[in-house]
Amino acid sequence: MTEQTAPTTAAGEPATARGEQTRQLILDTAMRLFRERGYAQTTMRAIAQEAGVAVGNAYYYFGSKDHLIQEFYARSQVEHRAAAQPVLDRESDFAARLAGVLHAGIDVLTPSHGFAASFFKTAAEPTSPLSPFSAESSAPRQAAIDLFAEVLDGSTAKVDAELRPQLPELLWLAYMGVILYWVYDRSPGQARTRQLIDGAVPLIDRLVGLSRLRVLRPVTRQVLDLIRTLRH
Amino acid sequence: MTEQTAPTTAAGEPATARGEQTRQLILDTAMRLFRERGYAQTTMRAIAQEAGVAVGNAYYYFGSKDHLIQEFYARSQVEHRAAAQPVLDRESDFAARLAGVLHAGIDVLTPSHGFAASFFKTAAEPTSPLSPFSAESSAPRQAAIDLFAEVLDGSTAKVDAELRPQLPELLWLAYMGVILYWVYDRSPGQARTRQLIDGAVPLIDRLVGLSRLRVLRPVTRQVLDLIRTLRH
DNA sequence: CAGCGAATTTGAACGCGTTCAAGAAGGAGT
DNA sequence: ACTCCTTCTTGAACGCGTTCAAATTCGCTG
Repeated sequence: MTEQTAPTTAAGEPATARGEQTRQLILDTAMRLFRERGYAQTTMRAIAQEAGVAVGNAYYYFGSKDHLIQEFYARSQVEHRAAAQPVLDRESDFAARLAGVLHAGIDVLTPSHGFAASFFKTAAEPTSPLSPFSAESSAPRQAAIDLFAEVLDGSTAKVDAELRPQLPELLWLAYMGVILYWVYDRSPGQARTRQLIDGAVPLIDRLVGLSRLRVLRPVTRQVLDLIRTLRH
Repeated sequence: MTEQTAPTTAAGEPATARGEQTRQLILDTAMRLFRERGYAQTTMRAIAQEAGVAVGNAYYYFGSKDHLIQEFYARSQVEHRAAAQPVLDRESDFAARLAGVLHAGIDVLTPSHGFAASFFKTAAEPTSPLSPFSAESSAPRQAAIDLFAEVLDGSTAKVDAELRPQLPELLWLAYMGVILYWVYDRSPGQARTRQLIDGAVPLIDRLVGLSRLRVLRPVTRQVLDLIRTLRH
């Protein structure tokens, strides 16, 4: 969306093969240490030392420690998309597709649960470019919303005509809710989150079906109006 | 809930009048500076200097900079309760009571919107005692839930018998959602948040009314079952 | 191959939140 | 008045994320 705005070399965008290599080295090292020690316990000095570069060099490629996380976002999104593919190929039932995609998302995140919980605070800051709602995250966000559009499009579900165009974004919002719950989930293996998905999906399925019901038309419209009002 | 567990003087609980005075002085200074400069821009050194004490003294009363925020929570909750009183006295309609209480909450928070947005990240961290879901916050949280119980009890609304006992907590959750939106709200005077409240309240009112409808009974039950499952 | 300029790399230095050993203040008992 | 003990207060010191002027590397041009 904003690819054209910055003709100059942006921070973090290496111009040479050497730079690209260093960048990847730092990134891989950081991800490994984050997983091993957690986010807060991993210092920039440690990342630099393990990667065999100077501290300042890491800052040449990543504006801050937090920016390393944005990379984590992007990677996770790509992995999520890949992990969801089999389900999208196999299933045609809306509920099954949705459940599969949600579970795939959690599958991908599970190895990072420890450090995800601690970096979550950074992502939650509204002013931070790391917020999933921020302009800087719009690319991965749109990719995620597109994934839910696929969930819907490839399904046999009958959806209220007015609701349909808004539904992918609503499903993405629900997914954000699942992640929020997951981050707080202390149950072994985050089993509760799995229960949440398995419990919420039939519910969503049912509500989507009911949206075409005469009694609920006004409610559906009211919801959609509100959403439209609140979007910028 | 945990008053009896710690017979020794907990950090931050002054035992003498002198201590209490110093504590209040530091707290007032901190709140003033937070509002004037924002959270991140207010250093502990600045707080100490303005309050005329040593840095370490602030840490004698408040375990960390973040802990100063927990005090802000407690103060806000008390203010919210007070600001909601007139509405609770005046109105008997459920929707009016709910809207009034939600608006009162935002009224109280409005002067702190600037720094609230920046400290929100801290509150969002699951492992932090500052999280609204944490055990340490259970007292203010329960007080807030009780407020929504009052909203319901004092109203003429007819509510599904199964839903009723769960509803106050659900309303509190909705309030958390409103605050989440408010924190991200960049519109002048956070006007959007007001629209959200005015739009969402009739919707909630309607849904609560519909919960007694035969068609929706299964859905209602499904929702409540899910919630019960997910609560610890 | 010498020289140039952009891209990359360095590490000392800064300001921050936080810690802690040491001391000061205050009150109770003798 | 002296002692003892708890409570409170101090400020230097530590490790962290981050900055930046200077040095280095590297591909290219004449």
